[in-house]
Parts: sequence; C-alpha cells; structure tokens
Amino acid sequence: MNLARRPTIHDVAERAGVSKSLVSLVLRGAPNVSDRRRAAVAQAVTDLGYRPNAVARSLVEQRTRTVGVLVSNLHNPFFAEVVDGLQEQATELGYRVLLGSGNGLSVREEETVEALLELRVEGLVMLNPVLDAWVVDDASRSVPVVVVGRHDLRLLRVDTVSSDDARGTALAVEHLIGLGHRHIAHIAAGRVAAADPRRQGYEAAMRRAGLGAQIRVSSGDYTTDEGGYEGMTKLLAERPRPTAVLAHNDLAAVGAMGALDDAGLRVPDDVSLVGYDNSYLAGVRHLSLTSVSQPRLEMGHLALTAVHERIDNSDGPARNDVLEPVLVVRATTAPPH
Amino acid sequence: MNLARRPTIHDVAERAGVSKSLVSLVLRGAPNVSDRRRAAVAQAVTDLGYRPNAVARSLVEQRTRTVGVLVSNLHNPFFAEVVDGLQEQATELGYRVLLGSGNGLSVREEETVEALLELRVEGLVMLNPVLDAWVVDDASRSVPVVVVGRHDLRLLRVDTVSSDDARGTALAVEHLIGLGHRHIAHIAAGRVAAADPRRQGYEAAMRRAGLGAQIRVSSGDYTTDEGGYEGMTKLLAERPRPTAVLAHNDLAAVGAMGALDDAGLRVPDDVSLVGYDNSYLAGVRHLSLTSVSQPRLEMGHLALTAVHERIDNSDGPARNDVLEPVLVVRATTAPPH
DNA sequence: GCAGTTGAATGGAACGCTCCAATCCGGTCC
DNA sequence: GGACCGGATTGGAGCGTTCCATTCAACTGC
Repeated sequence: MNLARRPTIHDVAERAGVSKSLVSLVLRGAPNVSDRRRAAVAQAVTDLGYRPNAVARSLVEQRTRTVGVLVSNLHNPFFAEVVDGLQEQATELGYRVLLGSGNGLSVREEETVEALLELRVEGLVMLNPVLDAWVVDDASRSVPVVVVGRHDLRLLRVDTVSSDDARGTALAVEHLIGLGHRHIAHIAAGRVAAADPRRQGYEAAMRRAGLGAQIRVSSGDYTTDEGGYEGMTKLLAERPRPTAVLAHNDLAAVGAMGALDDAGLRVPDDVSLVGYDNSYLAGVRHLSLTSVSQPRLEMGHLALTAVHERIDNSDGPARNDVLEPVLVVRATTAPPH
Repeated sequence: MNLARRPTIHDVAERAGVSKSLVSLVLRGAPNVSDRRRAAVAQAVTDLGYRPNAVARSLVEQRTRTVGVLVSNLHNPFFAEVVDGLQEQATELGYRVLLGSGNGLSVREEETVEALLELRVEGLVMLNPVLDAWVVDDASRSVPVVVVGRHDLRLLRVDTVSSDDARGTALAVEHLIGLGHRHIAHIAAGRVAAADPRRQGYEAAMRRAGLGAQIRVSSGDYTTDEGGYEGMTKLLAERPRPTAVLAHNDLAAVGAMGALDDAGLRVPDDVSLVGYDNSYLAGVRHLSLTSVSQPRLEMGHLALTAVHERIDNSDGPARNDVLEPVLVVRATTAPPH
C-alpha cells in the first residue's frame, strides 16, 4: 500500500499556508494560536485525511505512552477481565495498551517481550507468564515490569499483583466446614504457579479446624476438564468417601462433576463441589458452581497503576500487592447428607 | 525510567571502534563484513545490552512490519483461536501482531482503530467488530483491512473471511433429521451479525426436508445463558413440543439445558440439543454438547494471508472467503423418544 | 515616533536508525 | 610501479515529528 504517500505534517502546513511548527501546535491544542490559523489547519487536516504519525512522534518525544501487556495464553479465561481493568486504567492515565500473546509457550513469550521492548513500551505487565525468571529480571533492567498472578517471582525492581490463593481455598474450606462437612478433599494441579498456595491454604484451613487427619489431596496435573474427572475418580475410590471436594479451578470442578454423574452421585446432595476463578463457566445456570473469585478488574487496575508509578519514579522497593479473593456461593454446595 | 539513557547504535559503534553504519550492517546480517568487526560489534552489543529501537527503524524504513488486530471483545470465546491462527501466519510471513481490544463498544473500537492507524500498522484485521461500516471504509482508505466474521460488511477494498453460518445450521438440522427428528426448533439471536444467516440456514434446511410447517423460532436476544433459558422455556410451552432444539450458540444451548432440567426433561432422551461455535464449553464432558465448529485457526491464517497479499499488491477486487463449518457430534443429540 | 512588550508564527536541530554514495586499502595485472 | 579492482568501511542525508530559540508584527506608553 502507498504508505509513503500518506500526508505528512508538511503537506498539511503547505495546504493551510502555515509552517509545520504551527500545525504541530494546533494539533496539540496549544493556546497561543489565532483562530484564523487554527481553522485553516483544521480544514487542511480533514481535506487531506491527515493522521499524525505516532512513530515519528515517539521518536522525538522519547516516549511512546504505551504499556506492553504479555498475555501468556489467550485461552485462559482468567485474563480477559484483567485486561479490561488494565485498559480502563490505561485510558485514565493516558497510556495506550499493546497486547502480545505467548501462546502458553515460554519461547514465544520471550520473543514477545523482546518485540515489545524493541517497540519501546514504557512499561510491561505480564499476566500469568510461564517464562523464566531471568527474562523478567532482564526486562526489568530497561523498563518497569509488573507481574500479575505468579507467586514465585519475587525480584528486586519487579512489582507483583496477585490474589491470596491460600486465603481463597481457606475460604472455601471454611464455608464447607460451616455447612457441616468434615471429609473435604482437594483436587490439586501440578506444574502451575498457583497450585502450591491453593493446596497449602486448603491444608492449613483443615488443620486449623482440627481436621488435619482428613486431608486428602488428589494431585497431578489437574487443571483441565479431563484432569478433574480423573482426580475425582481417584477420590471416589477412597474410603471414607469425601462429602465435599475443592477443585484447583472451575474447569477441573466441572470435570469432577462429570465423574460424579458417571458414578451416579448427585451434586450437591451426595457431594458438594467448589471451583476456583469464578469464570463464566461457574456462572452458567446449568452448572451454577460455587467458586472463589479473584478481583480481576481490580488486579488490572492495580497493575497498571503500579507500572505508571514506576515510570514516573523508578525508585523504591518492589511492591507485592495481594488482593483478597471472595467466595461466591452457588448451587453446588449444601450440607452433607 | 531512564528511557533516554538506553544505549543507541552510536554507543555500540563507539565501543566496538567502528562506524554506526557498520553496526547497522552487522545487526541486519549483511554479507560483506569482516569476521573481526562482526565479533567486535556482537561483543559491544552484549556488553551494553543494546536493543535496536524499532521506532527509529520503522520511521526510516517507512514500514513497521506490523499488522493490527482489533478484537471487539476479549470475552468472546470465539476469538482466541482465530488470533492463534493470525499469530502463526504472521510469524511465518515476518509480521508482528498488535492486538487492540474494543470492549465490545463501538466507540472504543473506533478509538482503537485510530490508535493502530497512528502507529502505522501495515494492515488491519477486525474480528467480529461491532463498529459502523464507515469506520471500516475509512480505515481501508489508508491500509488494507480484512474483516473476520461479519457477513454484512461488503465494501470495495475490504476483504472478508467468515464461515458459512447458514450451512452450519443446515448441517445441524440435517443431522437431527437423520436421527428421525421432525419437530426441530431454533433459538435465535437478535442484534448480532450472525443471527440472520443462522436462522435462514435452519429454515431453508427445514423446507428442503419438507418440514416447512414445523419451523419454530423463538427469537429475541438469546445469545446468553439466560437468553437460552428463556427461549427454551417459551418453546416448551408450545404444542407439539419440539423434540430437538438448535441454539444460536453454545452458551444459549447450555441455558436451554438448564430450562430442560427445570422442566424435568432429559437431554438427549426427551429433547436433543445442538449448540454453535464448538467453544470449550461444548467440549466439557459434563455438558458434552453437539455443536457446529467454525474453522477458527484457518480463518486466522486466511485473514492474515489476505492482509499480506494486499500489502504487497493493493489492487484487485475484494475477496470474500467463506469457509465450511463442521458438525461435531457429542452426547446431546440422539433419536427422538 | 521609537524603545519596549507581548502574542503569533517560524526555522532548524534533534530523536535513532537505514541506505546510498563515497572513500579506503590491499592485491593483481601488465 | 602505476592503473585498476573489489571488498570493507564510513559519512551524511533523510524519515516525520517536537520544541527551543528566534523572528515578526502589532501595540503600548511616554
């Protein structure tokens, strides 16, 4: 396409019969410009269909007013709302948001980070990244970095925003205990970052209630539908059978629901079920899953605010914000039979 | 942050004891550079942690090697896989992908398009945009535009990629008829772009099978869980009661499933159910919804290829690629009772 | 009527890079 | 040994902006 032939500020200036400097002033709304000139420039701009070149502007201003966001995996239902929060706050603070995806692959994430840095984003937000810590550290050397949703990354210079996963599972356990359950099991995930705190929160809450002996964890890589099914199947083989199950996330919970179906057990009459993430899956009325909600919108807000503050003032120790999760009770939890 | 203090090609040149031109040559892998110099430059680059400035490069090269992608709404499960396809093909063809979201709001979409154009993307892909046609037309004046998933936008200069929605619902109807169903109803959506062809495909297939008299459409804005529930409730009040229902999308189908539950009817024993989109919701084993799948990955490939071809050669009439949907049969369809 | 003041408008340098034209240098050939 | 060659290297212009320093024009006050 004729990228080259697009009108420049020069063309506008010529058509309006003024200097390019004046056009620049008008475009940026400077005060001391006569109405006559202002109108002439505005006219020329619409006549030519002129659109300022952000590339040139960024070069000379030495800033891009852009924050890069690395989304590890667009399929992860967790991220969309976080991005909404980021966007909202970015608009508020005068930044543009550039999304890059990593397809869940560490290599692709690295490439994306590199690309964003070459584009000279002024800050970088990483959502649930799977890449190595050294990449984060390296990036944080040239630009403020905020990591959302990973507990294991505690680096100097890198702020983090996450929700208290241990607290989340504890909330779920307390809810179930309050309903009268004692045999509460957990379907845990393996690799993923959130797995450990969620499991630990479950175990701690059980011990606090004097139920340390009833702790049952079906572990493996149970973050999928299929995984939840398998995890539940294993649990159903044990005696005494759990009367309530807390899954690592909603998808696993729905898989567990399938296993209960197949075993002829009803939810919540025979077994209560709790998910995690409060994804739209949980809200679907046919499933109506009790789930732990992370304040996603707020996490986005907070992450962007953190980046913004670092851009203005890069000093100060790393902040690690931890937000409180909320339990959303729906139809899959009830007192035990 | 000290954006300004980041090393430039000049710093690298100085440290390596060569000219900036030579550094540029090395960085772009030019052939006629002595090994000694090449090594010296490489050393200086790593010493300084130099990263080329894509902004400056784009300005002088008069191209950004970037394609902008407007995602109307990140929550729409349809788009993630399309973006995967876009990304894949972009990497293949040497482009970078910049995602911008519009939050489902027409105004925000316009802003995003404007921002992407100011960033001088070389092409624009719009996924299920909700914005007005004139915005698309206007954008297409300065950059090649490809629209994915909207049937109503047929503009000169604008290529489209979509899947044949009428064919999709027809596939579903044919499947149900093959199972022996005659009373097949449709839960349609109102506003959204895909609503009309899906309904028409249903009606046409019914007529082709001599079942024109059995056509039942519960229409409204039934694209949500809740909407599917209402639509199904209305259908259940009619006599004869349909033995099979085809919903506008998976979410509506799951809502319908809830209504059937509440009415004490079983799926698929009493009523067969078909969704649309084959989202991961449909694949969840507890739901296991028969659904119509759009070739999302391929749509992404095709869209990016189209943009690429327009960038190289902007002429030729607009292409409107229509891909074949595929019916994925799962557990919610069976012969009528 | 002229220095001084103020508001409006402009020219040119600079941002970090690419790329063209020019230069440099060590051989080769006759 | 001087002309010529070709690969290696370099200086400088230019990409489309912003912004500083300067100029210009029109007043003001005495």
